[in-house]
Order: sequence, then structure tokens, then C-alpha cells
Amino acid sequence: MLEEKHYINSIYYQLELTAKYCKYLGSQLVAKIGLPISLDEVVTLDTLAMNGDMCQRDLAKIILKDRPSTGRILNSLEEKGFIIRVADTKNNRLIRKIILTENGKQTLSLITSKIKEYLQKIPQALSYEKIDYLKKSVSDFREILKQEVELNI
Amino acid sequence: MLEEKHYINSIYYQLELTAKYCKYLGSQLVAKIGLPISLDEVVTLDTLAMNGDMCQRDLAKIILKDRPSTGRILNSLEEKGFIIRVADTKNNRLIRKIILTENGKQTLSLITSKIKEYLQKIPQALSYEKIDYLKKSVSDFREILKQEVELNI
DNA sequence: ATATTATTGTTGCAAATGCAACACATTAAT
DNA sequence: ATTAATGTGTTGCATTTGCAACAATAATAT
Repeated sequence: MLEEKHYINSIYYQLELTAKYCKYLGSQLVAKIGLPISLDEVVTLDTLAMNGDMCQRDLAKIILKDRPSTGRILNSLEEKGFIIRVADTKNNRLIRKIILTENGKQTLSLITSKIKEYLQKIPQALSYEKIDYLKKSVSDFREILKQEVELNI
Repeated sequence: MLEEKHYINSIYYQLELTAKYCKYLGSQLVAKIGLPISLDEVVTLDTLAMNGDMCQRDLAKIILKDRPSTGRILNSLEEKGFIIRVADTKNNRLIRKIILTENGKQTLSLITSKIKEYLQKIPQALSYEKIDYLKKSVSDFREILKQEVELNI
């Protein structure tokens, strides 16, 4: 366990480093294929599409942004007509429920295929099975971390 | 491959999400054990300890910060006496070579054991072998990404 | 020779981010 | 009944971050 003498060799830092490359790849992707919205906004639409309508704070907890940032992203998406926000209640609390519009769904679908096309050009030095296993391991690992960190969102 | 219809299910986004939790854990760690320097500064010292003395730009490429940010971190570390910067040349270019001081080495060693102690308290729901394999997969994956993204550092 | 390009590091500004404080409503406690 | 605590969302500010431009020097090209 020699490597444990260095924090930078820990799984935590290794994940952070790798995620930075993912972020760079994302910026490069947006720049090259010219999306009409930011990648954060894509993620937001995608999260709504997968999980259904929800309030802002629940969304914030899923995409791991603070409430102000989440609000700003939603403002931008609403201006563009990709979502609407309607007053609703949840446990007797007044919330602003976010709803994907048809336009939003169609745009997301279009963007998703563009992204997919771009990403498929990246050489897969890891096999599909290995990537799949990696995805699952990362996901399992994240579940453990979830229990350790307090979010304050 | 149903999940490939969503960008948020891609390995890229999954890694980003997980890394965010790692970052939260890092902030929590710093807050609780009270380090004398930021985690970015710890990473910088650790990188120097592992790779030996180097110039600022090479360091920036390793820790994945832009040049101004790297410079600022080094200013802070130099003020505290953990590094010194000496004029040197590399390929006939004038560079500022960063050198870890004895004080820096000792402090890093102290911090590292504190961090290790803190991290060991986290329940290892994944076995040591699985973490090790995960670390290797993540590292392999990062190497592929390195070839795809242009860094501009 | 002169101009162009490349490398290293700094400065300064604009954009993004995080966070505390507020507003408002509801539930729980004393 | 009053107070305190919790949940939701917004505003405003301070910090961080990223990025372009600059300075200085050296290699390369024309």
C-alpha cells in the first residue's frame, strides 16, 4: 500500500482528475457541434425526462447544484420554452413544479442524438463490457459517498 | 442500450457526478480536521513530492489547473514556506523551478497521515480489491480521454 | 534580417460559483 | 398562543475560476 502515502493516489482524487477530463470533453463537444443550450441545461432536461416532473430543490439534489444555480438554469430553459414552471404543492408546501414542454422533449431528443454521434467517434480502448462494469462500480461507489457527505442543498 | 438515450447515463456524466461527491467529502474533511492549507495546496505539494521538482506549467498540466490558478496556489505555498521557486532553464527556456522545502515535506507528511486517518473511517462497502480495480479502470479511462481532449494549459 | 511561431509566467477582467440572508409558508414544540 | 424549526425559492454579494492579453525570450521560417 505504498501509494496510500499520497492523497493524489486515492480513488477520490483519481476520480476528480478523470472527471475534469470529462468536463473538458464536454466543453469541446459543445464547441464543436454547436448546441443551442449549455451542457448543464442538457443535463437538466435529461434529468427531468428520466425522473418526471419535480420541484426545484429535488432537481438540485439530483444534479448536485445549489438552489440559486438550479434556479438560474431553469430561468434560462423557461425563457427558451423548453420547460414551464407551475405552482403546485408537495406535503402541503407550495412548490414550483417543473414541467418539460413538447418543445423541450423534442430538442432534448435532437441534442441527445447529436451528442451520441459525437461520442461514438471516441476510440473505445475499453470494451463495452468494461465500460459497463466501470459505470456500475462508479455508481456503487457514489452510493456509499452519498451516505457520508451532507449536502446542504 | 436503452440507457444510452440519456447523456446523464453516460460514463462521462456518471464520473462527473461521483467526483462532485468526492469534492464534497474533501471540503468536509478539511473543515473537520482543520488543515493549515487548502486541499488544492495539499494536492500540489503531493504532486511535487511524487514527481520531483518541475516548472509551473508542467505542474499545471498534471494538476489540471490553468496557469494563473497554479501560480496563485504556488504564491500561497511560498508565503507559508512550503516551497521555494528558483530561476532555472528547461530547453533553453527560463523557468521558475518549484522546489519542496524540508518544512513542506514534513507538513505534507503530517497532513497525509491526518487525511488517511479520516478516510479510513469511511465504511468500505467496496472491497479493497474492487477499489483497486476501480482505480485502475478509472486511470485507464483517463488515459484514453487525455488523447481526445486538447488542454490549452 | 525580419517575421512568425512557440514557451513560460503574470496581470486583469468577466463569468461562474458558492453561500449567507431573506421572504414566505407550514409544521412542531413549549 | 407564541415560539422555534423546517421546507421552498430568490436576491445579493464575495470568492473562485477561466480566459484572453501581455511581456519576455527563444526557436523557426521566409
